[in-house]
Amino acid sequence: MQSALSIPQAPSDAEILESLNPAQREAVEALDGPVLVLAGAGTGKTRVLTTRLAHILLTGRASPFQIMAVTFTNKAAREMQERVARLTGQPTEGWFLGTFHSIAARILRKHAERVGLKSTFTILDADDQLRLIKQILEAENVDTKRTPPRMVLAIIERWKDRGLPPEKVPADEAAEQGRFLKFYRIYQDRLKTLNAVDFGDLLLHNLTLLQNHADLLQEYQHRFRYILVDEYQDTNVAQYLWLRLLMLNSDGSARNLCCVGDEDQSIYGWRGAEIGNILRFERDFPGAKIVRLEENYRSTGHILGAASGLIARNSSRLGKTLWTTSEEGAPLRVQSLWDGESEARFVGDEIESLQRKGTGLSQIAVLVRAGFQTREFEERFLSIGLPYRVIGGPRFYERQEIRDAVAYLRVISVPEDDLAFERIINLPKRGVGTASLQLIHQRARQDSVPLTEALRRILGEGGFTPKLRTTLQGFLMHYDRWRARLPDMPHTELTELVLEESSYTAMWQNEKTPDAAGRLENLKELINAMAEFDTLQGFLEHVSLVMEAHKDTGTEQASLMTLHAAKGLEFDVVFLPGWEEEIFPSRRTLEENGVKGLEEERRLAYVGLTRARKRIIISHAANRLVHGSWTHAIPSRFVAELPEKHVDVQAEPGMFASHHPEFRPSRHAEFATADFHHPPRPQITVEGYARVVERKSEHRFRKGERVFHQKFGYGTVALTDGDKLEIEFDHSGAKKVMAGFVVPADKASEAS
DNA sequence: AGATGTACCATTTTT
DNA sequence: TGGTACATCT
Repeated sequence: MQSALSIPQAPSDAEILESLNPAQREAVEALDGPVLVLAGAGTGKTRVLTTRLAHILLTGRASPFQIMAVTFTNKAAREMQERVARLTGQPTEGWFLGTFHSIAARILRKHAERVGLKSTFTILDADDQLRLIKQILEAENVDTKRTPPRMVLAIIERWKDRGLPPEKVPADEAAEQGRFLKFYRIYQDRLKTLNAVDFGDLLLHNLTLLQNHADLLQEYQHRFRYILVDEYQDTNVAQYLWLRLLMLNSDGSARNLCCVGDEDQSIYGWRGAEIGNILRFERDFPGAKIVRLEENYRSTGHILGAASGLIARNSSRLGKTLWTTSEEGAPLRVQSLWDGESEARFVGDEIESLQRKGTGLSQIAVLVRAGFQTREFEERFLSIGLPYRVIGGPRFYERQEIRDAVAYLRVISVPEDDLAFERIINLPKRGVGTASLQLIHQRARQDSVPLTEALRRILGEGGFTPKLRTTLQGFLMHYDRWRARLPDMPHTELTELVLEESSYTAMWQNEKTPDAAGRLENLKELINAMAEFDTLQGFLEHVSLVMEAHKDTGTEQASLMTLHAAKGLEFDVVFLPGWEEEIFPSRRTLEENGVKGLEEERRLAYVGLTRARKRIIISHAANRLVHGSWTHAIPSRFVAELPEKHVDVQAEPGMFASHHPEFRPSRHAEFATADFHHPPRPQITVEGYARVVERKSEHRFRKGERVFHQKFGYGTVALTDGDKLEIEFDHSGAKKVMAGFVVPADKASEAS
């Protein structure tokens, strides 16, 4: 069958291989036995993986259905599918190319009954999981203040990530196990009765299938002759065990597993990714060949040098030496600023100036450590009218209106879907409160029937108050009609009908909030997306695994996102603001995970740096409004870790003005702002930073003392706590300030 | 059942 | 500071 797309003539095997560099070629051609491709940033690892897949097919070593190619995100899966289709000239439908979860789900559907599920099982998302756990905790009379559902969910997920029954958790977690094992068991029981699985279960059940059923293990070991894994450094233990089962023979020899990854880009440890998997590859898969891709095609020499110098400080790595033949480019610029506001202004101004010089906005990105940091930039960009987009907000499927609509469809297609029923029974408001819902729940438990049936029975016996009774009877009538239409009506039309008749659309139309219109748009978009599926079942099956919003606004926009969201992307110019201790590296990570955490943060810095093709502008602010109070911030240790020869440090005039003799800025630094052609360049070296950072005030301030601050002016000390002062400023109100940043009022002239 | 008030808290996030 | 989850009022 020809695909609708016109696919150019497939290039010959030789042609594909020719365009690769020697290392890439080696990785593509090493077809027998396990291979680990250690690929640095910007070395063309995805290219290698897809070419390898095409090579296997074109040399006739395996048919498409004997290959499994796994990625972590749907986006990566789609890209791989497109490339493979292009290289082989065949559409990839039905192939085992996809995310870990989508492939696991597909296999599980086939053998669901072996783990006590029906093949129509639903996949719960985080929202459903949380609601379920909350119900369980409440039923068990647990104080949800002290034991929040989120925490219980996090622990359950951690156990599942490890791919072991929770009974076997390490001894040092025994206390946790004692406290939560009970909830885990109830949760799993509930999932079973709901005929549902969570994301972790998709893999866990697959492990059970292969471990407990020799025939299936044999079947799949035989079936998958080649497995290719992208971003191997992000695999968790469950995924690792699954790959092992499929690719390790009973005699301990390993088959054709090819993993591509970069240990220096492992930034998902906090959600279960086990960097040890990639570090241990050689031991896990005997006879493994390691191929290093070290020629970088993305960045300039300075950028690569800075990134390499930084990451070299990590100890948990296999080590790669990236090199490039591209030019040196400009050194990294490190800019010190007074506060968050001036940082945002600085970034905005720089972007505008880049734009004037011809850099397209789509080639500029601002990467921050945490989501809340985007706000400052958004405000600034809005006020200067700079087009921007924030990447990584709530995704399409996670939006409230989409989840609501999907819940309607879920109950209609599967009346047993209690979670979906609960979501929509009072949406739009039908006057069903906690009390009425409780009543339905009670009846359902008592008769062991789903909530829809319980509702029907109560209504049949004349339950509920008269008013509620009428509305619910109306609802049930609609519901039965929708269900009756299910077989014959096209699912897109049915969806429109349901949204209309349930008054769900009317609910948003009557809402006057500014985003209501957007929500209605999204609902239309949902119906468009549904059109791509043949049946409602088909759509629902995929929705929890692959739904994404397609966002293609025609205008050029600068990108604003977290460092995590930036992985895999590249831009000409990258801004890295907020390089301050406590923010980046994040204080919490350091507190919770010590050196391991620090190394992951450093990898995050490395990911950020290696996103840039041509220029990097790092900045940090000395003062920041955090949670409503002013906090003093010192430059990130990562700034000092960048090799000096690759950076160019600049500070805002007056930045280090202080009564401390060592850091009194030279006069020209203070006054040079006026000189447009020779920007100020205070003589502060990177080493100098460390000392700036450690600078302490030699003056002990006292309550009631008059002080002067560079930005806030004169004030009176209200509270002292070691080096931290709370000052009541004459004009700017109360602020928390580090002692090093104020001087006694009588010395103010000397400092400024 | 819905509106209003208040205490509390505050990374990263895919599937 | 700003959002949210829960308690209390109407």
